[in-house]
Amino acid sequence: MNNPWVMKMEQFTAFTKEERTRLDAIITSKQREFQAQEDVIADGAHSDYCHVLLTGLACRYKILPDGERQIMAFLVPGDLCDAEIFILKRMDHAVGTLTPSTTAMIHSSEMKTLLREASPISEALWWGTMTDLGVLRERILDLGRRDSSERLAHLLYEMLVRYRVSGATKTNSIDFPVTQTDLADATGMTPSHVNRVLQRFREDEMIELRSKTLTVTDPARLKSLGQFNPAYLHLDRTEANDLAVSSRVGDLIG
Amino acid sequence: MNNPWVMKMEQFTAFTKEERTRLDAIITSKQREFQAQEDVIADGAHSDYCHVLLTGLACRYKILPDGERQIMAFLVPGDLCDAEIFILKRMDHAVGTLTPSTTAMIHSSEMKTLLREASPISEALWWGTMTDLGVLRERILDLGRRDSSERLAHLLYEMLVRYRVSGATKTNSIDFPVTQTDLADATGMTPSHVNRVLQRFREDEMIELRSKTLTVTDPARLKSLGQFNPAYLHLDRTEANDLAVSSRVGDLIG
DNA sequence: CGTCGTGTTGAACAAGGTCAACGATTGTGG
DNA sequence: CCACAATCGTTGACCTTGTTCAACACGACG
Repeated sequence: MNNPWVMKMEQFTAFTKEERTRLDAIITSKQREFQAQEDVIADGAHSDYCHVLLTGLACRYKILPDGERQIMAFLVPGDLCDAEIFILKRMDHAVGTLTPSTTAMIHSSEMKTLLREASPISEALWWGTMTDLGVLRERILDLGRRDSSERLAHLLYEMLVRYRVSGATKTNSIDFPVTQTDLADATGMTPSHVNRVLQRFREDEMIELRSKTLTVTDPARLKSLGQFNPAYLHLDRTEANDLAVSSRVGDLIG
Repeated sequence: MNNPWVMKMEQFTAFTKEERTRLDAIITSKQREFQAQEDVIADGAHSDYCHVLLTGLACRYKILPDGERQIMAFLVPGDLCDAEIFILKRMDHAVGTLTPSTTAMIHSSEMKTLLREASPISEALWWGTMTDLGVLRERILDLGRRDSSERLAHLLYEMLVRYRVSGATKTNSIDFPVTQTDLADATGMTPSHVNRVLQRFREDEMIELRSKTLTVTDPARLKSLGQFNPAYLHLDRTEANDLAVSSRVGDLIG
């Protein structure tokens, strides 16, 4: 069974067959389909369920009073959309899809049970939350101290690594159907400027980005331009084990 | 007993006398003193203890290859410095003091115990982590979509609110001994520009900031300039109860 | 009384934003 | 299968914000 949630968490810890079966059951029991540009959960909303993204691409975002949008994080298969909702009254931001997507719905009570166990699963859930914090901090570093080229390079490289981790690709190409406006909203730039920087990347033959596919033709240069250091993703087991997917991730983060 | 950790968490949930006693015991058992500009925990380090800031002012930061520093968060009394360390191998950033500070040290095993209970304490710890995520997201909003004045206004107002929550002040003045360089590193600006913006704030009689004390003379205008919306702090109980400190926080976030 | 960290100021400069127009794609209904 | 609309990508000229860099002022502190 293809379970990106398990694949992601297994970058942190190994599961037993029983644990894997249990997690498979959880994500199978109640699923929900979304179209593109639909809210998985709206700003200010509450829900009795947490959502795990299974397929597609989503993002966390906020809309400012003047209508501008800031994308604070991209979500790839295996990511938890709203871990906070089982403890907080309301969302302080929205999660929306960028492409048609599927989520698994996990009831708050089940989340609480999972978290309170002294098990690899609860530790992996904590690890996921801590990794989310790390990704946000890295984005702050981007926005505060890196120029537009470095920012875009970092973001694109990070997406490639995370797609590898989720098992969505094993090559240097990913399905990345975002508009330049989306990239602008994520990097704090204007669409025009994203366009100009992407063109430079293409001229320099670092990437191809067309018809919704991103191909990184020169990963080493993209990584170094973006000053990418994978420490903040805490992919602890990636170097140690010999899974095909992980050793391939290892190529990227080595 | 003055326990800012409890004060902070009680913005989320009420504790029983026993729980309060227990938390008091935890922060009393093992403390550590720091001078100004000292690392509580270094980038890449591991520790068997989590630190709760009890007095002073600290920050999370990263140093870039070119020596530039980005401050990703300020920590006030009651904040957990390194919740991740009991689950992750190494820090992906550093936590350092800005002023002489005191921390309480909590052993990893005790943190795990606290987190696994079905108790108000474990829920409050989760709440604290979720609030940290919210603060980071708000910082991303700042850096990505607000100009320098809005950013600084937002940051200063947030600090005032958080000092109120921690019980460190009940007025519109806070002890805020940061340099303009610190503010620049936190807001992604240059020190010169921070200086110019602060001068404008002073001319407009919104704030006074001298000899290490910040006084907000026009909270309403600072709040509106920074587009401050307190939802992301999840101060759920602030409106509902009648504690002096909380009703005063209520003035700020209403 | 000198020194060091910090705050302040100015002028030249660059990165990126703004705005408006135009091209290219994609998707849709007839 | 084509015509059309809508969305997205591309381009250029101009402009604003904030940076750079250097000089100087101020105050705390030995």
